[in-house]
Amino acid sequence: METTPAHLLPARPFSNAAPLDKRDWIAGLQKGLAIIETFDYANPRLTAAQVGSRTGLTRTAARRHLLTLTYLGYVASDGKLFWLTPGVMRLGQSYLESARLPRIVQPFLQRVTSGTSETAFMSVLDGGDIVYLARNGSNVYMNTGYVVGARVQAQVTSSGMLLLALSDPEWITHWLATHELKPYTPHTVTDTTALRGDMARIRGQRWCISEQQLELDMRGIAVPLVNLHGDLVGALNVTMPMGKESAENAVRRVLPILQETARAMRNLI
Amino acid sequence: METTPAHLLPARPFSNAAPLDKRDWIAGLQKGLAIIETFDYANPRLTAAQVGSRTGLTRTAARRHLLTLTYLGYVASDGKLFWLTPGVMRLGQSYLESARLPRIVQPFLQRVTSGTSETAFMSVLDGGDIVYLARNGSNVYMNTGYVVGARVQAQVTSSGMLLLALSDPEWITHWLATHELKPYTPHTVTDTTALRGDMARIRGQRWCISEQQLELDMRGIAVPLVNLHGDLVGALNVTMPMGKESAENAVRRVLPILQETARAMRNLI
DNA sequence: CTTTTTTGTACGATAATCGACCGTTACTGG
DNA sequence: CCAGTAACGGTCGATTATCGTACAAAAAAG
Repeated sequence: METTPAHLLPARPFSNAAPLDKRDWIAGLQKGLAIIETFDYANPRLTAAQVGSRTGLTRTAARRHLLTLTYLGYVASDGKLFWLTPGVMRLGQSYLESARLPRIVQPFLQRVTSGTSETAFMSVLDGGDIVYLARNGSNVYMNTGYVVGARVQAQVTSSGMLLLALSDPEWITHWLATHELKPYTPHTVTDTTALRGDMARIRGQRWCISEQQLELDMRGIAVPLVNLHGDLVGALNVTMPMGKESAENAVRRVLPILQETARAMRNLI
Repeated sequence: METTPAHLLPARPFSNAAPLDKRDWIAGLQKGLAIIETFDYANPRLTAAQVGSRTGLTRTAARRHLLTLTYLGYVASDGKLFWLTPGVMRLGQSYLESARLPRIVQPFLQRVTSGTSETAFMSVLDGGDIVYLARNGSNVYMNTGYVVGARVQAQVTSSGMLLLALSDPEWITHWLATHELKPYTPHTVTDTTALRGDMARIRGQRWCISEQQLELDMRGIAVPLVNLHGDLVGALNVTMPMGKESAENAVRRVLPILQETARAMRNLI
């Protein structure tokens, strides 16, 4: 019997970890986390049966996990429908509190913001997504979804393309082979070969500009964050409306500031 | 045998849920979530044994749960130490995506921000803490920790005091009895009787001003968010440096805007 | 009101989880 | 430098926590 249906596993196509010994596998934990992640925009409130069918669990198993989550305060229920509570945000906060990077970058982002008058972000790659860990700047131009913790497919952001380009080539190949390149705008690059070419160039110059890949009329410019050992720990970027400014001009204006800030951070990260 | 040591349970003193039937209790899930929450600022990287002693598990049990979390991408490890990855932020994002409130308030926060020139927040109460679900405004004056998802003890914020004051009286009594009132500043109210008096007044006027309770020279003003059924769903507030402006002036300037915005939101929440 | 679907609960079967144990590795103090 | 100590990863039989089927009750549909 298959105890762990494949479709139940959170998508983590780049996990190079060896398949875990059954003895070291806590099934209930994996199922519960899958249940938390099964709630989304289209499915904010679900019955136990719906959760079961979405996660590959039986109705009774889903119900037991949901009741446990409810007792712990991560889920609420009217007895029939279940939904997530703000309590689940404690989990993400544990990361933000414990990780070094999100706590120390804020003053550097402020430096970028005041030097460029654009919104600045720090992000890392996680399973093919860009995760924003810190942000500084105005809310005016930006679609409001890009708060700390937000995720976007890597290839449609400047930081994401940069971090992909600087990743292990074998990994990139695997990633390209397994990911659907969704066209967010008419300008989104969805051709694998074109993407590979872009990456090669980006890897050479060690910075990245990305225009209208995720949103129309928006441009991002990113540089890598490297520590003193040379480890790539994340990316620093600004996002701006394209307006009438040329790409060349924007690069000339913000790239030096990004690079200088990244250099200043080197011995702190 | 005690299968679930009390100190392992996440602090959730207001859980009025009946103790769960053992048959509906998934131990592994509860333990894994406790492990995620055991990482914090002071303990960003832990060995399996340390995780065990902090959560009340044996070293081997903690290790099994950590290996499961590692395989799922929520935790990383060098073979000895374990630490959280940005992957845990997917859990909190599930809430932000699935919940209605955080998605619709942004334009209303912008209205508050442009009307008052102060930073605006929307927050809810969760287990005695205020959780910020949306934010709009400048990063200049604010301590940078108050991003979406951040938590603060309720009684030291304007939103928190307001939501406490409008809560069930019995619940308040229980909360006061079980919570340590930490003095964040020399002005923080730590006396239960004084706090009760404040709450009574706040309950009557249905708005709250809070000064220098969490940070020196900072002031917050909050109003409740109520839907058409009269249910209290959260709070709207602004935070500002006190500067030279009197409390009376600040209230006169921002309270009408907060109240009008809350009223405009009533039929959408 | 009857039929159909969905839900809560019970319980025996089973495999998931446990922790004592062992061999190994990393410190540490003399 | 090395012996002593502490902490580590991993194994395995025992145990019990978890599973899913079955059934009754409740809700929804007709």
